[in-house]
Amino acid sequence: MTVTASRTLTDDVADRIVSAADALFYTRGFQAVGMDEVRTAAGVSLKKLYQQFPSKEALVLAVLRVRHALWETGVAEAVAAATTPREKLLAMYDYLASWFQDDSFRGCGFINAFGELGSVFPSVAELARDHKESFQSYVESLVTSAGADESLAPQLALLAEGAQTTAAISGNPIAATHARAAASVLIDAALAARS
Amino acid sequence: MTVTASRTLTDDVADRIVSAADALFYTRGFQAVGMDEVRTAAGVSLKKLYQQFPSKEALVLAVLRVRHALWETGVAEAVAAATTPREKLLAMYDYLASWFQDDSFRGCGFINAFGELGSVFPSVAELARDHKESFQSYVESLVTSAGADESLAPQLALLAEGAQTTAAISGNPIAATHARAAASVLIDAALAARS
DNA sequence: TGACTTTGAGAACGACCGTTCTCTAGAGTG
DNA sequence: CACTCTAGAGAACGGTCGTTCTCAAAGTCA
Repeated sequence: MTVTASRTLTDDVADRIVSAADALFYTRGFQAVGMDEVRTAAGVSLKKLYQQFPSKEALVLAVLRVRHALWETGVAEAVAAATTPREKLLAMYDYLASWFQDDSFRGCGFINAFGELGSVFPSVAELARDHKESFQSYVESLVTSAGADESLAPQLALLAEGAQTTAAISGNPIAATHARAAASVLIDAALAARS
Repeated sequence: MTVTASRTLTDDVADRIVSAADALFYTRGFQAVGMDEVRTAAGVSLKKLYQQFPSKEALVLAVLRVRHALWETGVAEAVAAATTPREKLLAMYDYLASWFQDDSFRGCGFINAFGELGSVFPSVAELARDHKESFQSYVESLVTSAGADESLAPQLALLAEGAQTTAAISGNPIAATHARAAASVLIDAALAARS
């Protein structure tokens, strides 16, 4: 309860651990990073680490949950900055473009987690599924707001998924531009086709 | 040089190792499978395994190379079965659809390998890049054969990539259908736009 | 102060991994 | 029959991992 002890940061200990772990896991993969390295990067004792997250699996899940929240707010902000429903749909790809520019970009953390841990930890596979489903329904809401048939939604989501893996593997952020161009054509076609 | 010794199969030892390793790696991930398990599944001695592949990295690369070859011939066969240039482009997604039906489908092996090992083994990242680039140029050749602008190619490739990850994580092969429908719209738009 | 609790640093543990080594049995050769 | 060479089975090795334990220092409260 002393005030001096927690003066340095408003960060909770768990937050510091999660953000350190996220940076390591995302950059190098999950199994390539040990708990000891997470402890060092977060600057906490091993005991504290394990009392916040009882296992590595729990830590991975916490990291993914934070990543999901950051993704959701990032996309929502980019969409909110756009004006027309059509531009709101395209804003997703602009957000992707700015993400791909980041030097540390290495693909979608959920796709990576699913590939590496999905069959070892069903909880990870489930979280990845939830993340993608949540994105799908968000796109669906934008599509219906735009007045287009909802069959457009999975198509636009597919472009976003493909852009992420393509940009990661090729190292070229232009995939976002291609996705945006394709989305623009699909949206126009869907809007032209409505009754 | 005796005939009796190799009567059981025409398989070379290396082939047996690679196909056993591929099944294990693809299903469970690379780091989750040890060399000892590969040896048991392939039915060879540890010595023979290491004299065929001097390290796990070499085995992983061999597995990925075979996967690349199988993918290329699979796509090429599906495309060859189609008649018109437009149908040849759409045949890619039919091939994806049949792949997604496979119970063991768990996404693109190269995307998974890139996520798990890409930053630990640059050779894996390079192979994944080569694989995707090769697919891109194949799509490009189909697009130009169809007489469409070559800017269509990366868009169609994006749909294929997105379908693979979406189908893997959701466990639902319908992503191939969505990708095909989107591709159909994009192709029609591109063909209508040519001079 | 003194008993009790909490904490941090890191040693320790058991399991497993990639890789190498040992040892033995069998085949080929003179 | 003796001698060499190969190859298979698996023990062994050094390292690392996730997790737990030890122990001493620091804090808490009567």
